[in-house]
Amino acid sequence: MDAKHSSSPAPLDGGPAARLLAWYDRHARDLPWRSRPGEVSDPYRVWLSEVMLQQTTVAAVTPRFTAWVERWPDVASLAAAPDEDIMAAWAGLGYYARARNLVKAARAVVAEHGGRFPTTEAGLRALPGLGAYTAAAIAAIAFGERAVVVDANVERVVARLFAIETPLPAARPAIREATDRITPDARAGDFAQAMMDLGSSICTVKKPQCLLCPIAVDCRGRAEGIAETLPAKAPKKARPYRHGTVFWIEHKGCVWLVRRPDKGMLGGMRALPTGPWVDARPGLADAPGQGPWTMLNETVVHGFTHFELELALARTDGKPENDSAGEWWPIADLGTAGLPTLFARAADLLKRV
DNA sequence: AACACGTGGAC
DNA sequence: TGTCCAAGTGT
Repeated sequence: MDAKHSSSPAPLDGGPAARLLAWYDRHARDLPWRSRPGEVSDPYRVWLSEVMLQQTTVAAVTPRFTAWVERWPDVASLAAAPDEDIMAAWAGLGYYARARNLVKAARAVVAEHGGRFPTTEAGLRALPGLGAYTAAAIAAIAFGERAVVVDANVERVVARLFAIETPLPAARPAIREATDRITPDARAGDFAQAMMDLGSSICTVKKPQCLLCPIAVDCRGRAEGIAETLPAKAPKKARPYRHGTVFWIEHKGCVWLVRRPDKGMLGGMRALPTGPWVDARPGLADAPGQGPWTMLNETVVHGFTHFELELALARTDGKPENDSAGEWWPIADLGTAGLPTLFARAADLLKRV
């Protein structure tokens, strides 16, 4: 081959990709969405797991994934399910836009792709909720495409491997380019999963286990003694504090639940009524009824990604004053309502009063 | 580009 | 105890 047109050739020993794949062959985690060796991956299961795993730990996802595929074993059954069933099934997993986009994507696959997932990275990228990472991951894992898969694990491993000292997010283009250079033509899906397994078990944020690392020999960060400090990150902003009041309206063993608007926090989820979340304690302003309200002594404090919320708790007997959309839910069955964790915790305090 | 968007576990 | 962080995406 003309050297002028050859991309940087693989090292004679196969380079880090070969070492990593050999390690993966012996140490890959057995996870319910992974195919057995020699079996074809089910794109539906790969897609579902990848979406569930966005910003969410394997430990949190595993039981939810298993229950989900038992209830909806394929994309057609999911596409046919009512929105509220899907949203309730997602309750507690967080980042509820993922569930809203999951429904849209399932229905798009059925309506526009004959019930089969697009098989290319570009085709997958066009589905709701599939960004650069997830589209590449599914293309590689489910369809064997050579896609460059970069998640937070890969960012960390690659920043260390190449001793990239630029802080995130500015380092992203360089990290992606370096990942491209070491991604093999064959087994790109295994390579991606191997990088993520390595990042979660050995090349960890704190105290990386370099003595166990199959590519320590390739690692410039280790050679320079700076591996654990990488990747550098831009400092983050302080989290503001906000206040709100949540309202418990009880009538004949039922409690009044509303559905939150699709946009914004906890969008589309069933919830207890609550006024706006603001800088100062709102008390009974924006109460959905004239009461009389009883305030509980306890409050619920809940940390979100970008602010912390303290919720006062108010309760009353009778009907809501306005006829805003909602439903009476049996208090004994509150566990099936699919409340986000914040409201589930508030309800636990309110239902015992 | 920077911010909105959940939750629970680890230290 | 408070901080950091996890298989990111949409705007």
